[in-house]
Amino acid sequence: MSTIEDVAKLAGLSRTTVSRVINNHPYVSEDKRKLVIEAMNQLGYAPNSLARSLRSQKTDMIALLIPRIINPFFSKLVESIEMYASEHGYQLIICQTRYSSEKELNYMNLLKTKQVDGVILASIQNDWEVLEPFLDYGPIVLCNEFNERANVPSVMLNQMYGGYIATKHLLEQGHRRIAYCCGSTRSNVASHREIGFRKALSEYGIEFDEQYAFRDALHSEDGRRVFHQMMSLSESPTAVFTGSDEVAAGMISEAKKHGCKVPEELAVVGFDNQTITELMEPTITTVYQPVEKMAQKALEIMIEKIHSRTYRQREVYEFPLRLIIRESTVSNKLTDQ
Amino acid sequence: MSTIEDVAKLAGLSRTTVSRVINNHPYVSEDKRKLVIEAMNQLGYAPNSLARSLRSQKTDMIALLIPRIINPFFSKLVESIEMYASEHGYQLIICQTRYSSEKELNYMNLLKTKQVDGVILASIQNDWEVLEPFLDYGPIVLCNEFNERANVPSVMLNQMYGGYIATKHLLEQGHRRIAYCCGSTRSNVASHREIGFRKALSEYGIEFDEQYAFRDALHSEDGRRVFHQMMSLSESPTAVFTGSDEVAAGMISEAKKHGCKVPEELAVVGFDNQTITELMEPTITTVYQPVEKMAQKALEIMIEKIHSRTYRQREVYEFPLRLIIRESTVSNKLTDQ
DNA sequence: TCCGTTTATGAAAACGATTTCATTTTCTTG
DNA sequence: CAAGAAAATGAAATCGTTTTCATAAACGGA
Repeated sequence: MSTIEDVAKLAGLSRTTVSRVINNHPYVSEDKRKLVIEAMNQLGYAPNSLARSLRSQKTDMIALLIPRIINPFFSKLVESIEMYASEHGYQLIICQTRYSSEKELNYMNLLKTKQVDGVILASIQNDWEVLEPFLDYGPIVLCNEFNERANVPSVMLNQMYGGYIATKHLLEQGHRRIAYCCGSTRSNVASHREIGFRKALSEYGIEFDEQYAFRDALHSEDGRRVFHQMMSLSESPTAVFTGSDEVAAGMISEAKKHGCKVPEELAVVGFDNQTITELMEPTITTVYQPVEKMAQKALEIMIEKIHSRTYRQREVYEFPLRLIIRESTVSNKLTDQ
Repeated sequence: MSTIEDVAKLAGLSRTTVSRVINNHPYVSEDKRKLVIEAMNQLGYAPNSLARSLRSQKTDMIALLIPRIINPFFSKLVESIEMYASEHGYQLIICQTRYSSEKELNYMNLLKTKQVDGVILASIQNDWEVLEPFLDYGPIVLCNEFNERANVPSVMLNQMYGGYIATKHLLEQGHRRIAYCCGSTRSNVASHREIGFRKALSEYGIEFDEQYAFRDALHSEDGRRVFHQMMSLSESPTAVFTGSDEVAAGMISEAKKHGCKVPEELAVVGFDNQTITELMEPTITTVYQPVEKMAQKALEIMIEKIHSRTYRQREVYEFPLRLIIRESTVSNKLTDQ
């Protein structure tokens, strides 16, 4: 492998001049520039980015922590962030915590060991007090997550509003016994949705009924299970708000299998606007999340922080969600969009 | 930020000794070791991995090139590779080529600039002659892709067999007019499936009919479109082999919308065994791909190549696919699995 | 006690770039 | 044409490690 020294020798110049050519610095004459470029081509030279990074104290790498990439919401997020990162000359390191706090901590060390310029947290497993000290080593940006005590930028979606509009829609359709079916309580995402859910109910003078609450539903099989749990209640709900399209789809599939008509006997709202919402029959009413916008903003903030070098600033950027009404909540099959 | 020098000073020792402690080298006395560890803790010291990498000529990073991560097949692949990589102390850099040969080339430079120890190609956009020279800088492993002229290890699934068993299944159900509906012709994956498809047909003495071939179907909307194209033929097919569950789902959804019964009037086979195959009605017959196994093997080979430093060895590892029969090809609703 | 190992430690070179500083050459301008 | 500014170039320091080599101390066996 050839080094800058080899290029310099071949061109009959110094390392400094070669470096100037590489970095487009001024004050290098046209003829020497040509000499250098020719030498580089001849040797197939490419600058060693480790050496560059070591000297310039930046890696142009960003770590992105997510629970699991197989979740379509997160793959969409990764796709978007990677795109914008690449556009701005950054590489993305994928870190799957799989909901483990130790793995999270392990990945946070990428910041401490200077392997990345910053960390985007799209999942938080540790208490903030544990994560805070890492700010000594570089910026942290929260994306799609939120923490009361975190003194860093957060880019997020208004999940409360999402829970609110979805529930309000069900209420407007005349439903009064509405079940709540979301994922892991640990995440702030779910808890914010629940607040919105409760807010809508209370506006209609309805009390939140704990027997209608299911807080451990993540996948389609969970949807199937919860369907049966709901139906075995003395007064089963007539509508259900779910935290994911997959759960909604599982629930609808199971309902149909057991002769329960959707939406007539059970109205279902999903979350995410995944492909499956338009493939199921009935098509699924859902909440659209502007993931690209959030991703873009998160990266923009991250780059700004990397340059400004002030990491301990609390800022909150929130994007609104949008309800997409389809067949799973409205009997009139004409309604779509 | 503290350096090894700071630790050495605080402990009253030399950099060398501190380095020995960090790397668990022999020949350092117990009391000095303790001194060093205490100094490291006191300073919150973490070794700078750029400096380490520069010196030791390895980064413990691997680049993974894929077209788009949002495709469930690839997110599954990324999830698996990331897991095994992490277990072996490697970080994964995600590179989305978006089917662009320039982007691919750009990402290949990660190898040339020493930012990664190796590249796993799960997508090939350039001719092999263009990629070959990068072998001067590190190992390349093909994963789920294949190239006749590539003198590197390939870990792949037996796509030909996949196309074969799926088509044979349709033939066994009595179908004779079978459509072929796959994605981009550029990829070897699709072309191998076509070979298997043709082989099954010829075993039944049937000629491949070009009017039944659709080679640009990737997403559910494509499935919908192809459904109409098929139905507008004078003799429309009674069964169709598709290259993805999403396409199959789109096709089934559209068929149902237009009163075409699946599987009675149109039998459909998908590919991938995604979640959606069990959520649709009818559930979708599909081909299961052992992605985890392939991922694990690819990483194992990559690590071996990184250490052995012999990159130009052609080796092929192939994993078998498995047909999962569900309702979309068999009228008897009892059949599942 | 002597000598060859084994154990323990540090000084300095190396990894491959960028940046600072010094020096030389060329250009302006009065 | 003299002198100050601008342009062009290179030597050497620097980034933070690991590794090589040298040296010293402790050990073990005859």
